[in-house]
Amino acid sequence: MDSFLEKECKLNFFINNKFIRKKCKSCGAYFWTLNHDLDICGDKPCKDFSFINNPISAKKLSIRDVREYFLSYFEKNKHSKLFYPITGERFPVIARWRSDIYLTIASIADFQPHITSGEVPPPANPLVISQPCIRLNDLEQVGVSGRHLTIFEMMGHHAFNKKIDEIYWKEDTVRYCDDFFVNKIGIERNEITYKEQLWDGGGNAGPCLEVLAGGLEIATLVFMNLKKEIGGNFKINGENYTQNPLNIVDTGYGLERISWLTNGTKTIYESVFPSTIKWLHDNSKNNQDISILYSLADHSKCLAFMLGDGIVPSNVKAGYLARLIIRRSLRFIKRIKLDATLKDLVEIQLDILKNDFSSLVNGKKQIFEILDIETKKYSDTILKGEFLVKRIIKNNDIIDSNRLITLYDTHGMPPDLVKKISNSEGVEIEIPKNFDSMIAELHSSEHRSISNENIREELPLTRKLYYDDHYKREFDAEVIWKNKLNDKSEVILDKTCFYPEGGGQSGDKGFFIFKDKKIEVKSTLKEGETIIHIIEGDLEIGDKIHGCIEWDYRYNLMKHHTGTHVVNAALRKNLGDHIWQAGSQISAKDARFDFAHYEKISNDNIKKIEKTANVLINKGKIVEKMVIDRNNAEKNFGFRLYQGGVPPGNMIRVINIPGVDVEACGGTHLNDIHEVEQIRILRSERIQDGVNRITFTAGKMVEVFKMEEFELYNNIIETINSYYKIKNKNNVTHQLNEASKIFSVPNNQLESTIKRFLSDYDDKKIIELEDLKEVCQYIFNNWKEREKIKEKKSSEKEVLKKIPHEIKYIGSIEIIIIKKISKSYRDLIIASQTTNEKDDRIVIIGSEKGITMACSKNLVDSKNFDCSAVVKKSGKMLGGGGGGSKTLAQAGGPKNTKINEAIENTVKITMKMLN
RNA sequence: GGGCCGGUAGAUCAGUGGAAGAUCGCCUGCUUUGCAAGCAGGAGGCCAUGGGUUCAAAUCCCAUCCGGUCCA
Repeated sequence: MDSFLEKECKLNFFINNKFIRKKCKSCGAYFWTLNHDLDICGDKPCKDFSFINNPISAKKLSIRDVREYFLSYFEKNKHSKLFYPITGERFPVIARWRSDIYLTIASIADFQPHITSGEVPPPANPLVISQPCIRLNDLEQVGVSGRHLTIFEMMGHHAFNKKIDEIYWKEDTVRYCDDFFVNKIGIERNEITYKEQLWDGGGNAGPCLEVLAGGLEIATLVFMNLKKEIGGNFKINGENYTQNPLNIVDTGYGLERISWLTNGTKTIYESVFPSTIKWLHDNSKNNQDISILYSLADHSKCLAFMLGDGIVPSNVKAGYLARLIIRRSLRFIKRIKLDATLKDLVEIQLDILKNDFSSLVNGKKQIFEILDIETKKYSDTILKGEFLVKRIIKNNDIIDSNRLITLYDTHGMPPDLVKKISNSEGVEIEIPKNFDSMIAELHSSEHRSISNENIREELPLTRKLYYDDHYKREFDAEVIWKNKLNDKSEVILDKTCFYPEGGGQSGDKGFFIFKDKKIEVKSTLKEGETIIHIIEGDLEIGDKIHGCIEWDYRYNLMKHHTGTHVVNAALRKNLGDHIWQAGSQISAKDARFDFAHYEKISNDNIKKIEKTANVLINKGKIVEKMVIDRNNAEKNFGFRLYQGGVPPGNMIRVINIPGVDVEACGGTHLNDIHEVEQIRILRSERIQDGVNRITFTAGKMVEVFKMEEFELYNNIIETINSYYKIKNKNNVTHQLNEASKIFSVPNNQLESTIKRFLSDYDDKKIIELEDLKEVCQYIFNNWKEREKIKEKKSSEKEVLKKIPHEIKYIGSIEIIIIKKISKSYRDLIIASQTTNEKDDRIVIIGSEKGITMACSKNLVDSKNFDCSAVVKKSGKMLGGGGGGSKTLAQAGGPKNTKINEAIENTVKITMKMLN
């Protein structure tokens, strides 16, 4: 390995400039230096920082200076800057173009996976970028270590070489690096060492040089030329690698670190956030713990980027990471008794950032709303948790580590807060030192196995005619593969118009015509690039068929799919640019669209969104369908393209409705949004915190839906017809929704619910009311009153006087027998009331349901009497069972004709027990 | 995407299979010219929805809806 690195890193640059290769006596790594006396590599922990209070450069540079120096230096040396709509010269901090990570963690992350794999050409070559990155893996170190940040800029000059020297490779990379640090930043060349290392990550690997100065790693120069592959002939860290099709220069220069080095402040934070730290210090009442001020300065900048780039806090995905930072910040704010809100703090950061990152402030209004909501939410959670902790203490329960874990994991209560609360209640508790790892342990076993789609190998490919013309509905084709299932078959054709289920759009139906016979196509699926038709019956390979898709069905799908893009646009127009698709399901009947948004959508907004969508549709706009290369698509339309996930490959399908919406999308679409006809939003719901769903219907289906709704309404009217009349039959949707709310049931349960509430209603008078809402309110109130009367009736204390009963005596013990009680009395209540009044009393009651019996408590004590035991036996006579407490028990069963017998028997057993 | 927890009076919550409760708030009366007052009485519940188990379900089981929380 050493020899491998030696060979890889022995550069002419080092030789010609009199660098020598030495071995670090501390860590054993090899490094290049001009300083012949140096025997340690210059990295932590082998060397301490030497630049603190003693900057090793000629001038002090702000982060803005460093960024400017870097970009202009490499631009001058023929590197191109990138430009994207919205974010400008950078990628967003949320990695929209990737499905394997949520946040942009390095400048090379911008070009993974498609460009690094060679599948997509680089957007420019060579190129230079300063990429804001977020890393949360060392969160606890931030503010504490003096050098960790959650948000930092990684500056990089990247070259992608098909042949080693196509652009440039190691020699030029190191030469640029040296020139930049020595001549631009002003670090003496003999202060810089280059440490040899192996780099691996994300399936790639290669040799690298760590650039060190003053004990600080200020850049890493990676020569990525290997990729992980089974049986590859390079072995690194136990993994096999082979040559990558590209030789990639992946450099990462730590912008903040370079600035720090030139300033020589005690920590990196003073170089990066000088004004914010001062402000925090001046505005907090408890500013002793300076590490908290550092953390807050960092976290608030991190939030400015996260929220400014459109992350919506949530309990899932990237949204959760935003919430994590928000909650940490809120805790810190409380700890230092800051005289301002998190919103104020983020506003300060936005003010600082707006000159260099102007897009961050576009959604200022939404950012502030989000922070208000999140602040409120967290204080609610903490308040609840506080209550919980106090109750545990009040109940004299012990708060052990299990309790602490539950409090944190299910109730969001951080353990230090639990400790604080219990201390103030006078209870000492201990937080286990390994608390964090205990939490990690709790979640470690949950990794689910990914459902491995067993793609059948070697299926023939299908030509997709629907992309030639989205409106094509008939075609001729030949069967090239078949698989017989029971009464159905799977069939693959050489070409087809049938769109397979995918991208949220349902698969087409229709039929084939073969030898004048009609064969039904039930559904269409996709496996890889192959389209499988599920047909009724059978066909043979070589059969030539004529295919027809069910046009009405498909046309509805197209209306709903294009409609979805319009609704997406309408949402963005009304709610803000943070609206981002989180999933969609398109059927012929309706469409579901899930998207990120931080609050429930009000009815007013729903109406506005529906209106916006319909205005767009009425105006009409051509729908451009294009297949273009990824770089052009991203350059022209930005990452907003990747609403429904990231498509593979270099050429991607783009659906552009100019000025309205543009998405990478593989569905079938209309030629003009005018054809959608109309959109009707059926409902909106919150499917997760931070994720909302809108269900809508389009085109003719709107009418169909209206009819269904009308039918439901009329059925309900018929149900209530003999009791109630309705005056106002307009706005059926509204009436149904309001009625559903009264009974808190979904619309489709409304009819049966109303029936249930009317079941024992027998007023003959017909009442006329305004609308269904009023009727339902009336029905509900009326039912409540009837329930109350029932209760009153049965709680009358003199009830025994009204009900026929007989009394038997055993000594002083009174046995009251009620053979049949009417429905309007409640046997249980009567039973308990009669026995509670007088000692030495037993009550046995027969009802429709069975037998209820009760006894005075003194009989349990003196005679060891047990109602439950008695009743169990009598229940068996009824074909059922019974039980209860010693003083109150019930029995019943299906054979209720035998009730009299059972009562007699119960009396007998009772008397026997008392003797 | 996964795990855990919850849905009971206007609010906060008790209630682990046998009469739906507490505290605060609300209403009425009394007491008191004392500030977050005292006493007495009262109103207010489809115990989220649907199904199942059981003689009997707020309570147990399943599904749905709604909310909270942690992790990737």
